[in-house]
Amino acid sequence: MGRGKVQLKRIDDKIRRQVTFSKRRTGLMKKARELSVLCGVDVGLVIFSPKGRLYEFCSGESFGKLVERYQIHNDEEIGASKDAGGTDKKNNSEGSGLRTGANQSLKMIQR
Amino acid sequence: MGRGKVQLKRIDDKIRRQVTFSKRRTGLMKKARELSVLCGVDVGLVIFSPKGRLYEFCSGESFGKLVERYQIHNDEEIGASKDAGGTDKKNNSEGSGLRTGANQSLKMIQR
DNA sequence: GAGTCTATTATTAGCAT
DNA sequence: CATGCTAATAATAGACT
Repeated sequence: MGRGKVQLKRIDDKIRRQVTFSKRRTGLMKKARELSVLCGVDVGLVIFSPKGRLYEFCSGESFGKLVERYQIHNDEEIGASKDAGGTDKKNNSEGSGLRTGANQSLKMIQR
Repeated sequence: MGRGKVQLKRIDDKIRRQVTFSKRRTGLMKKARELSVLCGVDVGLVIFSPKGRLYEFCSGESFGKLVERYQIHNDEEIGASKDAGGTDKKNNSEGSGLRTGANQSLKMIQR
C-alpha cells in the first residue's frame, strides 16, 4: 500500500524507518484488536522500539496473564505429549525459556 | 478488504469465524514479521485460539527472551520512579528460571 | 481446516503540515 | 514526532476446491 512497493528488508533511511515504525505499529495493534474481537480470541503483542521503548497490546487480560496462560499451555502440552500444531510457517521461535518460576516475576508486570 | 465491509464485532457464524481466524491470523503474523524486519525492532505475538491452541510469532529471539526484556523494561521503569538503590531486580528476573531450559517445550508446538 | 481466485475494502508510502 | 492527504499496493470476504 502506498505510493510504491515495499521491500522486505530493513529500511535504511532513519527518518523513513521511524515514520514507518510509527504507522505500522498502529496498524498492527489495530489488526491485533480486530482479530481478538472478530474471532473472540485472546491476543498479546509486544513491540520493542529501537530506542528502547515498549509498546504492547493485549486483549482482555493483562499481558502478564496471557504469558501465564502461555506457560500453562506449554505445560499441558508437555504433560499430554500432544501436538499442538501452531505457528504459521517458520517463525524464529526456537524456545520459550519460560518456566513456572517466572510467575513471580510476572506479578511485577501485571497492571 | 473483501467483498463487503467488516463490522467490528464478534462474528456470529461459527464457520465464518473460524475461516476469518485462520486468514487474519496469517495476515497478522505476516504484518508482525514485516514490522520487525522493516524497522529492525523486536516483536512478540501470541494468539490463543478458541479451541485452546496457541499460535505465536517472535522476531529474532525466543518469545521467552522477549518476555524477559519486557520484564526488565518494566523493572527499569519501576526502578526509575522509585528508589534506584539496592534491590537486585535484574537477578530476580534472571534467576526466576527464565532461561535456557524450556527450548524443548516449544518444539512441540512448532509445525 | 487450509489454499486459490477475485472483487472490494483497508492499509500505507511519500509528502506536506 | 504525530497527523492529514492521496495514490497505489496489500489484505481479505465470500465462494470454491
